[in-house]
Amino acid sequence: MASTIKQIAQKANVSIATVSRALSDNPKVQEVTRKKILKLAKELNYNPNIIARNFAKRKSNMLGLILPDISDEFFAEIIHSIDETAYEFGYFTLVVSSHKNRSMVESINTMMHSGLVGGFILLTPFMSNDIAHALSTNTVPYVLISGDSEIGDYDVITVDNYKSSFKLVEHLVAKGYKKIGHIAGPEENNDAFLRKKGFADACKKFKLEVKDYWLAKGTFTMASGEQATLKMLKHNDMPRVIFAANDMMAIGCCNALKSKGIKIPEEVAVVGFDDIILSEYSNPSLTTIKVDTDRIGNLAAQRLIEKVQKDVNGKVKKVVVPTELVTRNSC
Amino acid sequence: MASTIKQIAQKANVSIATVSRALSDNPKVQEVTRKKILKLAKELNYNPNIIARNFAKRKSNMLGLILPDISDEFFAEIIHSIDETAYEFGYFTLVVSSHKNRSMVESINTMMHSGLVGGFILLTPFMSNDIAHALSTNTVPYVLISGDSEIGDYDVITVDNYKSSFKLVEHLVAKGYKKIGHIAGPEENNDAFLRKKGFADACKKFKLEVKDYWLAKGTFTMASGEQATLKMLKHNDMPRVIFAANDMMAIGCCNALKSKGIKIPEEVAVVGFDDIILSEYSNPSLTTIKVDTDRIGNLAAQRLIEKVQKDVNGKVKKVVVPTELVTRNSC
DNA sequence: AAATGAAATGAAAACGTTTACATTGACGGT
DNA sequence: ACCGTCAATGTAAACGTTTTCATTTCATTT
Repeated sequence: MASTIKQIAQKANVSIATVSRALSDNPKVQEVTRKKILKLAKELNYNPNIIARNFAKRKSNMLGLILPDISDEFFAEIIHSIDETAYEFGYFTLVVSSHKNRSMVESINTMMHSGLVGGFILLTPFMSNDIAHALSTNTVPYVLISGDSEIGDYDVITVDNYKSSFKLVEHLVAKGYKKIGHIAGPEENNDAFLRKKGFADACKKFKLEVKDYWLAKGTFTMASGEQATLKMLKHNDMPRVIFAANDMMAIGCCNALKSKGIKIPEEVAVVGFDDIILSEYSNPSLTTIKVDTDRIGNLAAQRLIEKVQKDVNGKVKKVVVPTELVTRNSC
Repeated sequence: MASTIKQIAQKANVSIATVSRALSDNPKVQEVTRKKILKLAKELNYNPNIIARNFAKRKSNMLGLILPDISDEFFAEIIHSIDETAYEFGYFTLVVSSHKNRSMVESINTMMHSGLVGGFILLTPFMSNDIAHALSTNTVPYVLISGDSEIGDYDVITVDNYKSSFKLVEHLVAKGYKKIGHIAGPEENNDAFLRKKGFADACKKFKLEVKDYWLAKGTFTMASGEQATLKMLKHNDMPRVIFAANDMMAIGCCNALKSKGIKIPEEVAVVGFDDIILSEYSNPSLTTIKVDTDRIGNLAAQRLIEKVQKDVNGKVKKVVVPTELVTRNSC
């Protein structure tokens, strides 16, 4: 069944070198012999052995994708878009999830040293010393998808967390809101950090007073958004609008408010970040920031392939992907 | 940087065969030489070249995963769980998404003939002639994740659509509902088909009358659920409860009902299927069927690895994963 | 007719590892 | 002392492809 170039060579009465050349569109082979070989290849149902090819070429046509130990809709889209671009350029996508048995550092080391992949994309919400150290080996090229483009001297594709957050506050101010609260995400999370900073800087710019109890900490989960809001409610002095650092917490926030009979957005408005599917259909539908996941995946893959193929000059490239404000009924 | 067994062999004054044996825990090597080699390997920062190894062994430690051209939360979980099991057994996961440029059949052919993977998992909502034909090559082992275990003589992991659907109706009957409508999914979709069949058979068993206009067709999207419901409403004779073949349509259904001022569940109740994240937080929260995605992924990977490693006897194995009824406020 | 050069092809090495088979040396039984 | 056995190690082939370098062929120029 599985035929090799050797068999084709025999049947065609040429050397394997010629077959190899004919099949790889090498111009140094006569049209007539190429035709003959191609015909035979089809007849013999030839399929190149990709492992052998990668081995011989001493390079891999696979790209690694290292995922953190969580799984949400975001990743499904990222994987899809990365694989789409990878395919376009003749690469396969090797997905490596982190989980209880495999740390991100272990994954990085595997990608760096196994020869399995030509390069990899690391999707990480934060940058630790461990990770930075593992990356410093620099054996194969890589690209980061992360919340902050300034985490170091890396090629990174990132959502424009800071500016989006800033603009969201501007939007709120434009709508007349003056008392704004914020539920932040996990401290070590880059996205969370920049969203908070964008919020804080915008408040400063507009000289908005932000009571300290309007600033809450969450963990990006719905439950944490709910808790943070309940805690805020105890002070009997609510902000006029709450900006949650992601939609999940925003929805938790809404739940808490509704449970106390507080009308959204009439009494307290709520806005989120991410534009997850849920946001459109939660009650009330969420005003939020839409992230172009597809574009992030495409860009990351493109950049990685660029690095894998040409020996790109040392300079790293940082791409900040803009977002879109989606206004709905929660504000 | 990247050292080879050859270099280790040189330094250790042994042959490369011995090094290879020592590194692969072959018992035919003296404890003392093994120690020496392992030490040197560490010193030289040796990492096996996995491509070379796969090539030499004439087998791959990669598993393919073919995904359809959609991306929802379901896939992120499936990928995660498959990769977890794969890792446990020393395999990598090669994800291949279908999209505008790459059909599922093309993906199957690649997996079958490239030598890249030792086997693959095909995640498909339906079985076409094209797909069946591509699978018939049977070059490497594969496992299906699909809605129907009886689509053919395949190893398949499947959700218990039929029984779950049947039980859901039983549950409704037990709660006193007698007039039940159904919004079905796409006709060619196996999950949709079996859910509809489970519904129909249960209705028959309980001798429930089902008006033909209580039977609607949808496409698994929220919008289609909404439309189907609006159409149903025109007859001015609504069922007491609507069973939508998935949660997305169920939510669309709720939206339609709410838009007409119909109270859920007091006037018309709604139930769904899947237990997507949204369901818990939609308004009202949805009664639905929870699918154990992790288990499906684990089982599929386990079975595939079994087939890849031992030459499993011809008999195919079909696993039907049970579900769980989740009762919430929509019914 | 000889020389030159280009185009097409072939021969063989190389990639890093595994593995079948061969070799060595030590030991125990006769 | 000889033979056989066994454990440890070595030798070399093999995997399928690419690629460098050498060779052949043939047309063109002198």
